[in-house]
Amino acid sequence: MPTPTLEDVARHAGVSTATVSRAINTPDRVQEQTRLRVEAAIKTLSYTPNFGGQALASRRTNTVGAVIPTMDNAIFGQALQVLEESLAREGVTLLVATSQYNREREEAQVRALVGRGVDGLILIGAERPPAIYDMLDQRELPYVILWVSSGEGRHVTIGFDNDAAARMVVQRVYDAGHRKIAMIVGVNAGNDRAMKRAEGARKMCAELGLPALRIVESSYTLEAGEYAAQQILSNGERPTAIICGNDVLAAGAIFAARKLGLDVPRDLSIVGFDDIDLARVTLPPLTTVRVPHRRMGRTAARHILDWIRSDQRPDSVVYDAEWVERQSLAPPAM
Amino acid sequence: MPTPTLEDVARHAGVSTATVSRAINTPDRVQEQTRLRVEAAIKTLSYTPNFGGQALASRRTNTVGAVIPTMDNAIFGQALQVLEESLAREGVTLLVATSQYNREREEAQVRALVGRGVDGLILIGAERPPAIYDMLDQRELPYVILWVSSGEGRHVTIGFDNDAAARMVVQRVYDAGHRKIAMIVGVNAGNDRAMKRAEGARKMCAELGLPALRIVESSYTLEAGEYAAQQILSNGERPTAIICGNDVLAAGAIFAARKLGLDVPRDLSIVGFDDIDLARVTLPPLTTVRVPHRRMGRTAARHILDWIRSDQRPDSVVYDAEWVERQSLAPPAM
DNA sequence: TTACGTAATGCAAGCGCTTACATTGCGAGT
DNA sequence: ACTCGCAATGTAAGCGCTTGCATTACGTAA
Repeated sequence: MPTPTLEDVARHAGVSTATVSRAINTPDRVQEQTRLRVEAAIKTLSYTPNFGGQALASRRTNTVGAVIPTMDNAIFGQALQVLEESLAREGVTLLVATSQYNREREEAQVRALVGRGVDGLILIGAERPPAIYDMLDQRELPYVILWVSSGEGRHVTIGFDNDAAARMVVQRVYDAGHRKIAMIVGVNAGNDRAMKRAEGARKMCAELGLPALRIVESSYTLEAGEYAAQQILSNGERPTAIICGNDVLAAGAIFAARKLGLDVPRDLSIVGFDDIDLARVTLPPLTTVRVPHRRMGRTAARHILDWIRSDQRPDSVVYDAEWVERQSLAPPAM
Repeated sequence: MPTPTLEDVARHAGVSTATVSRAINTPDRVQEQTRLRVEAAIKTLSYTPNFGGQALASRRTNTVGAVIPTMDNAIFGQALQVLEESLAREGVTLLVATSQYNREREEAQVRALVGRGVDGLILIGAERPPAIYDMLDQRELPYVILWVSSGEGRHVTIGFDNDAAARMVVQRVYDAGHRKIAMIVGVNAGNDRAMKRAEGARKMCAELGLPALRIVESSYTLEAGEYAAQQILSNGERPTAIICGNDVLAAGAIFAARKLGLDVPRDLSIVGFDDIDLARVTLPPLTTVRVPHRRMGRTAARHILDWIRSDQRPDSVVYDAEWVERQSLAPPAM
């Protein structure tokens, strides 16, 4: 038996396709009795509307797309989860695509989502080829950018200031007494959040009169963080504190320290970034920076819906990244 | 300027829409020169094919859908990530929807994905209303079920035996010398994995001649796990070991123990399930069961594609859940 | 009774695309 | 020179749905 169509339902219920369509979409515009007949037919045929046809005819999809770097990191998962729930509550479906931190892939995914007719788009980070923004603007497609704070006026952003957050971290580490500091950050290419964090830390070090900050780039796994930390601790002058671009890297760094017989934080301080669940359970618990991912998710949902429905571009919002003191940062041993 | 259509491109390139379509989909069926003209037109107009139109006309979508409980747990994220990568390599897009462990929501999501014309479907767990399976069968829509090992012959499953895994855990805990055991599991309703784990553990306890296993249901957060453990440890006879339905709950249990001044594993053993990153970084590192989530993701991709392309239903596969010994399980203090 | 307004429904166009079939153009074979 | 075959392209139907407009049915007012 082939997939039933509106027409099958109509025939079954003894009405026209128009009536079936109305029974589904605007039930109060058909008679109670008719509606019931239609519903019965739908049930017996186990009919499901064909989205393509619907989208084509109505020119709306009630769908919002999101392109994130990866689902393999809790931080995006949690933001998305909230986003999805908030959208679902308004009858809007979320389409998720991942870019794997790869520029071309991201562009392709954005195009794919646009082709799928999403009514709005959620993106992470502002740095991407202008051609993409041009395309979105040309179609007047609402989009909001998460995780960064400045859209240079051109974009609606919902996030926090990565640069300032990184500076704060350096300041705190400095205040704790550290002068020999190193940093591990995620791969910078196509990741403006990681870049800003590195930049902010670097500049802050300079302003504080510290020697040039040693920064190691690393991919995003625990193992990679462990390896990067091991490099830092084994070669050259050993720092008394390592600042990490995210919590997973920090957990890896803790491992590396432990393997080298270093006590954290007595022999080495380690600071994370994100405050995911994992940060609370490490030994010692991670001192880190809390990223407002759930709030970003929720606000993103509200803003994109507002924009879609009212056709009025909403304002950007900047949240604070909050310092979370736990036990992986302490004054350096003398 | 409205969204450009195939026709706009055709006009721009001075050819028919058919030729443009061919230039895009079967480039070798048009002349080099024509193809270049078309490509140029596409670029200038920044044309993106309309998915609805495409799907409607070609009756294929090159899309696979997945419905998972939540993105808020690393374990699903990782499986999905691998799934997505494997599918993308074959030019297939993954559509992800979440059910939030809710039956009705899951059914709605499956229908939505079917309506979107997915060529195949990935589901987690086998327990759902038969009507859904009937619908899928009626449309001859390929689907594979992850995370469980028995589709009762009706389904293609790719997973492991939750029941057996739970029995193994009990056996190991028993072998370590524990006789007073409690268990924390995720909410059972609509979650056959959690249920099987609870069941398996319960029966194994019985077989070993242990008193009835005390089982506490909990939602899926660290805090909930902490709370559940606290209940177990404060009321009634205190167990010497707590088996947890997943690692997040186990991490919460460790917290609860610590708050009560109990040393893990000296005063209390705790065992997790899943082996996510978090399991390695807790204090002490979690003894747990490794779930082959990446392998499930990869195999799911291969199987569903095979099924779609060859129209032949693939075989189920059962992986082993592997015991991972770390430091949260030890013999009970005498 | 007749006319009229309104609610319920039907009719049919068309959304953007693919594809079976028709047409065209051109070189090769006779 | 003419036919044939094939490659390149065009023509047009139709995928499943929504929706503006037309039609019908029916209750109410005059």
